[in-house]
Amino acid sequence: MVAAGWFIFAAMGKKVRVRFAPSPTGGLHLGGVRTVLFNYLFAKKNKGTFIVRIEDTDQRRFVPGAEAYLFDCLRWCGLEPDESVQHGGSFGPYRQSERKTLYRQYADQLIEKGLAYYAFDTPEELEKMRTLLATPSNPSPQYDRQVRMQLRNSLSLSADETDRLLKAGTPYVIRIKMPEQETLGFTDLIRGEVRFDTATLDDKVLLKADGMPTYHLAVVVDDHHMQITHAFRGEEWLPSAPVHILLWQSLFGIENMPRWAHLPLILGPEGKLSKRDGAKYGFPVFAMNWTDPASGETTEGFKEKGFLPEAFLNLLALLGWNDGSEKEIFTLTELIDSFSIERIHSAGAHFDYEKAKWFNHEWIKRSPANRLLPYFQEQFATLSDVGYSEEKLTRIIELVKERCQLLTDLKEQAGFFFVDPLSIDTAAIAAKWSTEKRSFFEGLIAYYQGETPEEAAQQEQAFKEKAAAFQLKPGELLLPLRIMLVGGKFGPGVFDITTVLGPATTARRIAHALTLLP
RNA sequence: GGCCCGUUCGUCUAAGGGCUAGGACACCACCCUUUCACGGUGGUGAUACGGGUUCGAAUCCCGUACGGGCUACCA
Repeated sequence: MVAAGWFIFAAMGKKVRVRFAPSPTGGLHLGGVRTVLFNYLFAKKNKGTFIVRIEDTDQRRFVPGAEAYLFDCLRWCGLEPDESVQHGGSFGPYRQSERKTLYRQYADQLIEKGLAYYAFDTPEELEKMRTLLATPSNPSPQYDRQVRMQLRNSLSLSADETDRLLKAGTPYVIRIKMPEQETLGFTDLIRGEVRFDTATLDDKVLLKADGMPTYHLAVVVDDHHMQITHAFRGEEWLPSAPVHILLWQSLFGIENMPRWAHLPLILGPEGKLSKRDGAKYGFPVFAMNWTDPASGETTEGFKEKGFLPEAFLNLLALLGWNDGSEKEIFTLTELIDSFSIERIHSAGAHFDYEKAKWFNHEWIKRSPANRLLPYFQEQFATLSDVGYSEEKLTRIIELVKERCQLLTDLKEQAGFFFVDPLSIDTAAIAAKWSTEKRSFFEGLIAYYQGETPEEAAQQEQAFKEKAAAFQLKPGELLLPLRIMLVGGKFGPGVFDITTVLGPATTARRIAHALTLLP
């Protein structure tokens, strides 16, 4: 049935074209990346085109660097657009601010058709109207059919007066004239039939006083011009769908409207997940670190927190979608293979950071050492003078990766391979310390100062024999040795550690620890 | 307030009329391991409520409750 749906689109000969349309005003949110992912998966699955269009029609919200940052995030995720400001394409410009003149003509067309009108009300007048009309039972009055005739617009004013105001250069906006009573509906790819009654809707601004379109006009015009076939957007857009339906009807024909899919929201502990939630509960919300150029404040990203992009995409995909099986770990290719819109859940999903870390942990465990090597070298960049060979680094990675949920855990899990432990948990050793044990370890130092075999198994054998000679159980010596070498109760097998460290370092660390013990 | 969307373990979810309601994260216990982690076994834990429809409802319909979103010359 699913396949049949796609087959119909294919049969229609319409090449799938989808778009991600962010407004470059700051960090790229988790939910934003998921929207990108679903766009991308759908496009790739259908051999379609994935477009990124910059929705920068609000000049007051322009944030320097936000656009470049956005593309950096996509690059890190491995979700490269086919067409965009950075990737080119024949449907540009891909920045709405550069398409300004295009929108104007459609706004004019709408006025001619009677679906829109000029409104001269100043922001102050609107403010006044809202406070004046606000009542407990109607806390947010709308600019709608109820009040539009009492405000200053080309509907309430005479044609002459309107002309006069226009010629005088009076600032104005163009608003949609919401029909009196009409039922508007469409079939959402995720939630099915959705209906609205225009009587309850307001006259949204389509063209702002500065000549820029609002989202409503721009999205319709651009989706048409860029021949978008399927539009994925957050559920928060559902209430404005009727505005867009009206514009499609009037401008380009409802039959040409893209198929819409309103994605469920990603929720934090208190509603729609926000940057604040991240700060409050200690998890990242943005894909990559974002520094607000105005305040200088940096918000941590998943990348810097230590997430593998593969894991990031994987966990995002499984937030509101699954393939129907119990499979949870997916590569991008596998996601493309098994993705389908109808398996997207319609309910909002709470983001669970614990599960997010589990995904990352799984990916780290499954990643071959050479995949992890660059991150490893990054973590230990300042300690590179230790001069380990790549082979040895690979060995270390294999020893510690299952202990790392985040890439940043590498530092504490493997740090002791590079530098002597800063502190040693001598208390844990001292509890069961004895002069016999001291003698044993003195002997062990001598062993490591001599001709030590490189094999872990041989070292362990020697260790046990020596313990027997001292009439000590290997068990009660192993933990102290570990602590002497790494500082605490953690890390890979003891003799895996000694073989990586080498006899000299091993002997030195034991000797140093002995100076701290009675 | 109005409009729209939603509601299965704490969280992500499976089960699209017939079940002991399955899995994963987290949590707990045990095993493995003389560290930590990995791994293994088991456990606690859910169909919001009320009506229908039906031989039979988590599944279909209605209502209620609850949650979320929107209600800007922001997207």
